[in-house]
Amino acid sequence: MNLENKKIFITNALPYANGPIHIGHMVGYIQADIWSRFLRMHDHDVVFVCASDAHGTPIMLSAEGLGVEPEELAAEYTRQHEMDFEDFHISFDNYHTTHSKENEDLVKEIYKKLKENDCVRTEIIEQAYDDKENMFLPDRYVRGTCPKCNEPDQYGDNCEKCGATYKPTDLIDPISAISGETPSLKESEHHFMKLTLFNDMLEGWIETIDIHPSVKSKLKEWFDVGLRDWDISRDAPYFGFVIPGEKDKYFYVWLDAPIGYFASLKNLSDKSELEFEEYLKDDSDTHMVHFIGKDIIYFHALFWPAVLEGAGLKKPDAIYVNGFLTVNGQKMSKSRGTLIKARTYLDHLDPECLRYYFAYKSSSGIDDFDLDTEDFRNRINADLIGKWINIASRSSKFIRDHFENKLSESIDDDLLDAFNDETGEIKELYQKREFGQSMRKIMLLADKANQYLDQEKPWIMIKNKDEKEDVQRVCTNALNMFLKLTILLKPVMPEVARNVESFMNLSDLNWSDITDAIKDHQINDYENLLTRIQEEDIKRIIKQ
RNA sequence: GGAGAUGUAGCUCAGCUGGUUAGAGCGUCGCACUCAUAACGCGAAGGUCGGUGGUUCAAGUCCACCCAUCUCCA
Repeated sequence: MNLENKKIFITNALPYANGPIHIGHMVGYIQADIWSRFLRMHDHDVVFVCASDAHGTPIMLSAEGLGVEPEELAAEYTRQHEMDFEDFHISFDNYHTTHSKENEDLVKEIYKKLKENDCVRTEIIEQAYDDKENMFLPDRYVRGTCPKCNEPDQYGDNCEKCGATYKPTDLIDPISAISGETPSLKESEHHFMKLTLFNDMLEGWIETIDIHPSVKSKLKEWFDVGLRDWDISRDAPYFGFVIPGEKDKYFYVWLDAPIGYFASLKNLSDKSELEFEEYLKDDSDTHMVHFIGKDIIYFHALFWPAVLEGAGLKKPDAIYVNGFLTVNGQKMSKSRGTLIKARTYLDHLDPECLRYYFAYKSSSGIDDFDLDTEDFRNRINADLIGKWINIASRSSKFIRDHFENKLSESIDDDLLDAFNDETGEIKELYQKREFGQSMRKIMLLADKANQYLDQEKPWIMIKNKDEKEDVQRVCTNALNMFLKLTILLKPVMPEVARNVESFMNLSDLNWSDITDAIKDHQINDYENLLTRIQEEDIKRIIKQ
């Protein structure tokens, strides 16, 4: 995959505006952000956007329950999410919402093209209906006993116990999760995207994009069964966009959600130099990348490219999928007390520590990974404070006390070049999103810097007047190594890196600065850059 | 039920297309140091690589089955 000279358009899955986000959500955002920052440090033209996913039945019902308008509810969560992302240093170029004029226009335009290209058909279907609430019930809102294994209290689409799939009406003693009444059946005309037309196109297209082999094999399951047409409409009452030419029918939230990527880009283009159309046209030379969780693979790798193809627009070039997060080996759940909200974490711990830990645990694959709180604490304290920060902390003192914060004129080029030689591989690993491997390599380099100081022993040299100059040189070497490590870690720890920049009296370090040695240079007093995590800090985020 | 993934030292994980005595970090235990946020350095202990069969001159690495955990099924 060659990204040279390409404009890169990066998106993250849109968080659903129906509740606060937790640290499991942050996995994908942090991965995408690290990658985006890494590319920007190489002067790539990157535009990284996200938005709030603001439509659908759950939001409508939550709002109803709270006695507010769905717009208000979604807007409130959108505001919260944006703050969470900002505080985790996610560097979105724009954050918008699917409940926007831009999105409505785009959805209608795309739908129009789909119709023109004969990609949409209608069909009368029979659906569970809640007579008390006067609404059709999504499968998830019908509960009853599984017709196959008799397990009670199952959802209307499939049984969690035996895995059987069925229609909500097949359930024994079905009830509406909203009113508790027995639902009836009612007919309604729905709009379907003719996915079946795209089966072959998609199967071939999958081979041309950057997507992990395990995701491909998952997709193959769907191809083997054959794609089914996709129901893209919902009956009123619904919170979403009305389908043109209809009055009580709306676009299904999953049709307008990915279009929200474009809406956010459009919104950004209206307030910047960015040329919106350039990113969308079929023959565009831009590079479009989606970061998503593995639960929404089929929306992004099947439905979405089919919609884009049908509308004559550019399809994604890469889909990067992340797994789920467990905490201390357990699935995050409110009842078990293992659900950690993003905000709860932020209230007690440094965001960049979590960014480092997630990076350390990340690969390009889709495997789940575990946040073991004890391991987290050890990892941060050992790697970041014990290894990396320690280099600055132990060498800057000599520079301050004996050389008035002035770095030496002479440095050991061979030593630093040997260090530089290792950075090429780290760059490759970053590019391939093998962040775990890059973090390991970086820490190996940090070990080397500490070993160097241990060999040179400036604390002994300083007692000998003849060797005073050597102390300045050794510590300057060490601080140069520290600086290189900081650049290598900057995509992961941008804020700490910024503080290092001001400590070392530098600014806007880019990847290319790695090869430049700093000498004969005035720095500032060292100040604490990062604090060790205490056992109590962990307890605080677990308890809440 | 169908499909997929994972299972390697106490913990978290590396181990590419099969090839000498299986690796790292943390933790533990020694030693050493005292510049550093009880940090850093050196060394040691610790694994029949989930199980059982099979293919092969050779398997953690391939195949089959089994067990456990997890995930997805519009």
